[in-house]
Amino acid sequence: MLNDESRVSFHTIPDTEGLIPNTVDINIQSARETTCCRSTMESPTFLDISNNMQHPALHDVIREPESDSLISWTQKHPEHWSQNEILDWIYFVASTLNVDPTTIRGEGFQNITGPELCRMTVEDFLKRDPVNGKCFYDMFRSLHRDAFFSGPPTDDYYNLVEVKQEPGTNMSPCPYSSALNKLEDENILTSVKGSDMEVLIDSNWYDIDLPEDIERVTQYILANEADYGYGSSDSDSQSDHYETMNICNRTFRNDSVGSDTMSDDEISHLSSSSNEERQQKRLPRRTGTKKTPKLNNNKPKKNRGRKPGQLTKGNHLWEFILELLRDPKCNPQYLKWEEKDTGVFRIVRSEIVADLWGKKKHNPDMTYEKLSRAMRFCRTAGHFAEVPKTGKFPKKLCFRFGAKAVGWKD
DNA sequence: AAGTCGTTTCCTGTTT
DNA sequence: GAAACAGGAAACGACT
Repeated sequence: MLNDESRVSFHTIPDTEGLIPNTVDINIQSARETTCCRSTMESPTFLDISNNMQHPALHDVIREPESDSLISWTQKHPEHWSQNEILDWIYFVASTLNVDPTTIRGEGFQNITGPELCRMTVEDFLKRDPVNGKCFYDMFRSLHRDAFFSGPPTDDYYNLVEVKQEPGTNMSPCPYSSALNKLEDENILTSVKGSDMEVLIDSNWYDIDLPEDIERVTQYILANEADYGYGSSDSDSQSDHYETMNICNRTFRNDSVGSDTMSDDEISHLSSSSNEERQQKRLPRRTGTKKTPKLNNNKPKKNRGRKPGQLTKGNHLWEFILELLRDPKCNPQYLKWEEKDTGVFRIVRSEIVADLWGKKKHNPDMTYEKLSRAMRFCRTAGHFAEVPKTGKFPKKLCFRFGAKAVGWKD
């Protein structure tokens, strides 16, 4: 079970050197943060620097939500940095410390791999950049020594805190108060909005409609905690998790399909069913494809399509993009108008926009690749349109609102 | 209950 | 070589 402190777990990938933390995920859901409405959490960064950091400037900048810290090197252990990420880091440090850009010998760091960087001595740094090498070395050692991985950015990381309780909504008395206390005791993060309650399991929110079901939910979650993959980003355990939570939703939701409720026996049968059985249920129904796509049979696919809680109504992609364009916190930082009159806009930080879309849809697996696919579908549907190929606009990351999109001219 | 919509996921191939 | 683009195919929840 999660303890009262933030729990951080490292995942490892096979490495010739041993076990090097590669990606991380978190469970920073402590009872302290559990309230009747989902409160703002402290902004965890992908890399956190401890208090004894020698260079407060970097400490501040990495913690600063509006900074450029959200670049890919922050998401990996330096052992796994690519050559570009090493350069990103070099220039990031340089700008952080106001190093005179003309003195930086970036080319000296061009062909280094992550493992090489980790092994480099101060002399190696100085050889590659006689002026700033020592400074880079110190910064890197501090980072290497003092950083620990925590979680992906929360809503308020982007300054876009989504408070689930509507302003003015009476937060108390809470209809679920005793159940909430119990969930708090178990460190399960909860949210209540009006008469709806959700629980956060492994970074996904799941609806619970009946207060009296909470006892069962709690017991079920605790009994199956291992299956939920707490502290694990393993895709198989995640898909197991989704499947289990689908069962949860069917079991505990008080929706119109009352007969869709499963008995305790069914639950215990399903939760104890073998991996093969569960995997079989997930097999894609790919039939009659024109092409014969190369399927990696070793990697079971996640269930495709939307997951529970990913509502469509009022949640359309083009509307969301428009919202971001209207939001000065996002425009021009993450995306901006190229030519407002014709509806042409450009995505500046694709990974952040994808992340924000993922948050909106309660889908932590969202990527720019998927977002852009959805945008291409929107283009087919008429919500977006082709960007004029006049050479006026960049060829990449540029989109345009289409005939079916309304309100963007306002 | 079936059909449709709006994605999401995965994929291959192409362009920048 | 990486990132972005393009689009086929299948899947799936929400909605009608």
